[in-house]
Amino acid sequence: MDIQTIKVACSSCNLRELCLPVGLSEEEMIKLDNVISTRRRVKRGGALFNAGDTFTSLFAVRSGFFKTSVTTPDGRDQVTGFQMTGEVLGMDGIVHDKHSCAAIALEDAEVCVLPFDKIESLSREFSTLQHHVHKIMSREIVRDHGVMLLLGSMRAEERLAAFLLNLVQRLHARGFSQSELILRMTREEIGSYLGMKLETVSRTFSKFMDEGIIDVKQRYVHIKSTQGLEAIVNPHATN
Amino acid sequence: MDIQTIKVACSSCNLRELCLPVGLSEEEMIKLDNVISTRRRVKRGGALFNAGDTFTSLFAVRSGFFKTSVTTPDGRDQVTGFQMTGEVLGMDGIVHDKHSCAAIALEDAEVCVLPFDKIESLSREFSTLQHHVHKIMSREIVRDHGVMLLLGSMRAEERLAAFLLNLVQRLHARGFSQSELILRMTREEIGSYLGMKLETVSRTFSKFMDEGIIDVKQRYVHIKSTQGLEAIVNPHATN
DNA sequence: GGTTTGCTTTGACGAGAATCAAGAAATATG
DNA sequence: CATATTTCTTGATTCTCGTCAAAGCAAACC
Repeated sequence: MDIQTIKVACSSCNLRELCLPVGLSEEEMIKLDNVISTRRRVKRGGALFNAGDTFTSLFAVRSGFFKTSVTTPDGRDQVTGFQMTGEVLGMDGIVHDKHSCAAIALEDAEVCVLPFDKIESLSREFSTLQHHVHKIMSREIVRDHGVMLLLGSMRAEERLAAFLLNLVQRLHARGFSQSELILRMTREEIGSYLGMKLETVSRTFSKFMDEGIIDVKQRYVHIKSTQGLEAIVNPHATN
Repeated sequence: MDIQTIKVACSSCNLRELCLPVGLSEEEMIKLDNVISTRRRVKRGGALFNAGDTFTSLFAVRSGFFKTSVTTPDGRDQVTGFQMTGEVLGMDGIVHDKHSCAAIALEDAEVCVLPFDKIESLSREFSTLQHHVHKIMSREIVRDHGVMLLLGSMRAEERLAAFLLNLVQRLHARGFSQSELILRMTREEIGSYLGMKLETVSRTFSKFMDEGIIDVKQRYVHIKSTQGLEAIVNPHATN
């Protein structure tokens, strides 16, 4: 069984600082609770949704780790993002009532199901929620522009350094280490996201290690010099 | 003077099939008219907004042509999109109440100013408008994912072919030719958008011309074989 | 516990795009 | 209208990254 219905309460969720209900009043929170009544578990390797699936809900990651990816008719594949706890998935589906990308769990995961029609009606009641939904979508747009910058104007080393800094920064915001992380994705998935081949990802990791900036052992990464990585991303900055 | 206040009426605008008021009732349209009461002209080369500007409004392009671009601290620049008549600009600004990219007119342009707080309050009244706003933002996200695919997994020729097809398709939807277009941007801007250098853009144009797929003369492009371009984008497709 | 399978690393080589440079064409400017 | 400036094209060269190949590791499976 893929779907589990569990009564959940946003009001007592420890992710509420990260997730949907930021800045809502007590009353608003209770109404939201009634809307977000189900959770769903996804096993590692399983799909939260696939391209072409009918869109009904957004999903807030409660635990686990996802990738999203788009695919061309001729089989090309591009990872468009990695999502961790507190992040919202599925906004690609709103335009055409169909998802345009697939969301795959990279480790066993659990999400809160946010039926979008209900989100919309609540948004009409509470401007705080409404604005928050707009912000989430806007944030995604800004993030995507950042990825375009990365793909369009950076070299392999710069991309990988930027990627590591971004990952560790997001993990740190969730209470994890600033300097150590476990990669949830393969070299190939990193490569797809960053527009490079898995061999180049691997070589670049090795290069960073030779330079003493990081330690890498398979999926484990220790960032020995954040400044070192920053210097790679921003070659000529004067800060 | 950059700003001109003109009474405008969405209800009589010939862009209403492209722009915000799709599917609104008579009554809703009239309310929207009252909100969108100003237009703004931007001269070629002028900024509709710059990165860092305070966000107050979305903008719907009435005429003219824009590019949006993001810039890194160390001066790297990435064109994130080109916007034509009926398209909406400025959604990047919602998250942080500041624009994260700049929007520059590539030819004399006019936009409708859509004050976002007013759009939000009207959205709370009319679910049609609300859903339409969500769709516009979702469309932008899907578009960005497409660009990521392009930048991350295509070669120079494929990118340029996809770019031309996309441009001509959007122009055709606006009543222009399916096979001829005038580029509004420089080779450098195309290159920035597509993650390649201007010389490569120029060379690739020349190559397409040698192959008899297009005619190019400066900004003028004649697509002699749409199929030819499609075959370049989808090398191994079986259609 | 040993074997299969998938993931990662590393090397050698080649292709595609960037860089550097110069000249031509078009557009803007006084 | 002539000149200045910007944009575009093309060539020669360099370099980054992709491709192909093989071997090493780690986890999964019987």
